[in-house]
Amino acid sequence: MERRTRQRSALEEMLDRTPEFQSAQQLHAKLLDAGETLALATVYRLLQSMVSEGEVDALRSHDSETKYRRCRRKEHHHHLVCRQCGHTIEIAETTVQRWADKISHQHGFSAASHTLELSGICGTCGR
Amino acid sequence: MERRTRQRSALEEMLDRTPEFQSAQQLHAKLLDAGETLALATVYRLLQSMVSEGEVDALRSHDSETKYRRCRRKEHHHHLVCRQCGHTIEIAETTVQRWADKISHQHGFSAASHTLELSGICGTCGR
DNA sequence: TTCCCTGCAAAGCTTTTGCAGTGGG
DNA sequence: CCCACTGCAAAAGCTTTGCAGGGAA
Repeated sequence: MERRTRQRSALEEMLDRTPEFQSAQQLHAKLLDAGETLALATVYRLLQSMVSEGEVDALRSHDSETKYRRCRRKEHHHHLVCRQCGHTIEIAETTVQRWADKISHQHGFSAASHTLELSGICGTCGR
Repeated sequence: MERRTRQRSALEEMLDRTPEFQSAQQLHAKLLDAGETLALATVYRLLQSMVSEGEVDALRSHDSETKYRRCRRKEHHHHLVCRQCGHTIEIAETTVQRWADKISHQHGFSAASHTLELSGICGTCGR
C-alpha cells in the first residue's frame, strides 16, 4: 500500500546500514549528511509506519527519545539495553513465553501476551 | 540534606498509597484532588530528587511519559492485566529475576533490572 | 537568619499535525 | 489523473529552568 518514495528508500538504506538503535533525529541528521534531502517530520512519519508494519523495532530510551532499529528477528524477542551507551542485544524468546503462558493459565487468563525490557550496564561501560 | 516540606511529605504519602507506576502529572492531579496545593514543577523536582536518592524507581512508558513508583525491591512483582476489564493480579517475582540475571551476565552486563507486563483476557471476560 | 525549596511562567525538547503542493502508480 | 506522501511551520505534550519570594532548620 505504501509508496516507494525517494525518502522511504533512503531511510530504509540508512536503517540497514546501522545495527544499533537510533533516534529519529539521529537518522535525519545522518541522512542530511549523506546528501539526502527530507524533512524531519517525514522521518517521523516513515518510522511510525514502519513500526506498525513490524518492519522496525521502537524502544523508549532513558533520555526521552524513542529509538528505532530494523527488526532483525522475525520471532518474538526482547532487548537487553545498556543504560549508559545504549548498546542493545536481542534476546531470543524462550523461557519467558512458557513462564508467562503458565502463569496466565493458572489465573484463568487466555490470549496472553507480554512485554519485557532488560537493562543493565554493558561490559565496556562497566569496567 | 533534603528538607521535610509539606509538598515532599504529601508526595511521599501519595506514592506509598499506590503500588503502580504513575506519571508525574497523574501524581500531581491526584494530589490536587486530595486537597493538596503544590505546583507541577515541584512534583517533577521532588521526583527527580527521589530517584537520585534511590527512593523511587523511574520507568519510561510507551506513551512518552516517565512513570514513577516507590522503590520496593524486596516485594518486586509483576502484574497480569485483563485487556478487557482491567482486572489485575499481582504475580510474585520468582523465575524471571533469575532468568534476567543469567541472561544479562551471559552478555557481560551488570546492574541488571527489568520491567515486565503480562496481559490477557481474564476468565470472566473470556467466557 | 540562612539558603533550600516552591510557585509561576517561560523556555526547551521531542514528536505530531494542518495544509498546500508534488510526484508515484 | 488521483490521492498518498512530503515539506514547512505551527502546535502539542512532557519536562526543565530562571527568578523572586517563602518557609524549614
